Amino acid sequence: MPRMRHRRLDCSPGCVVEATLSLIDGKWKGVVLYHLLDGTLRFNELRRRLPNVTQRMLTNQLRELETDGLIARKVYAQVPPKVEYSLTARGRSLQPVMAALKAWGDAHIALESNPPAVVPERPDAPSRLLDAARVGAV
Amino acid sequence: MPRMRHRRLDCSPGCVVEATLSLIDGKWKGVVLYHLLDGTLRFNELRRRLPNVTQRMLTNQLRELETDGLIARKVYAQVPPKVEYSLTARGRSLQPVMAALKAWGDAHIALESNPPAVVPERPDAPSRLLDAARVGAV
DNA sequence: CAGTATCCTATTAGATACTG
DNA sequence: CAGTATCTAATAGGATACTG
Repeated sequence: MPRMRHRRLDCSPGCVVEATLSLIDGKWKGVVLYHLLDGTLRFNELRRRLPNVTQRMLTNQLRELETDGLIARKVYAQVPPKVEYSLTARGRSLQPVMAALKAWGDAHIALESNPPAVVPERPDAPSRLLDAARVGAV
Repeated sequence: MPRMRHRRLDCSPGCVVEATLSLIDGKWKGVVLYHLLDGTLRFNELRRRLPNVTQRMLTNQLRELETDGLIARKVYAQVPPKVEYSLTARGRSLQPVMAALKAWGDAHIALESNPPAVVPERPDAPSRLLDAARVGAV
């Protein structure tokens, strides 16, 4: 596994919490991991699900997640290129953490600005409609 | 409750995860919350438990946590001043999140660099010696 | 004791343009 | 399609000095 890159450690017992956080902070990693919990996604599929992230940022975040051993990057040697991202076992093991974060958010965050009309939540509920509606297809 | 200040939202379902993360990111909040789970602490007690945080940063982080309604700040009108920080109900409700983060870290992070030789952990163990050594008494 | 105030640096993130 | 490269703006974080 490549060089891990978590935050400078403190290190009291709470340090472990910090170190774990450092792997999933950075503005987009949480969402990326969250979406990959649904399954493998290609670069632009991810992009479509994160309408506000720039290409550069998404690439960066993916690279860091990869460095941290949380996601796997599979490149298909073909034209046009195809790159798939998926969780590693280590990445999937974060599922309880993500679940805890999501549960807390659902219970405690008003989501005042953005109406939660979205909430597909079920893994089998295809949110493709959303995507289509938002980007007007590709 | 004062103006909430979480990260700019996205907002897909994973957004809730992001929003929750945004409340506990920022390099020291995790540890602060973690320590406050043990009970109320005064400003300098917290400082002693976070040997690497600057006064300014600790103040900032505490203010943000307060703004987000996660901790309460109680000022005693006396000289010398005394300020106590404790978790609010909302803050305590983060306990499962912290637990999940800690559990993951314990299971997956080597803690390669820093030996956990420190671990005073017990609230009654005075680490005053540390302070004395560092600042040459007050 | 528990902060503020300043100043300064480093890290993050965004926009935009280009490419194998 | 899935990126790089470059440049710049914003933010986070640190050092130091001062204060009610």
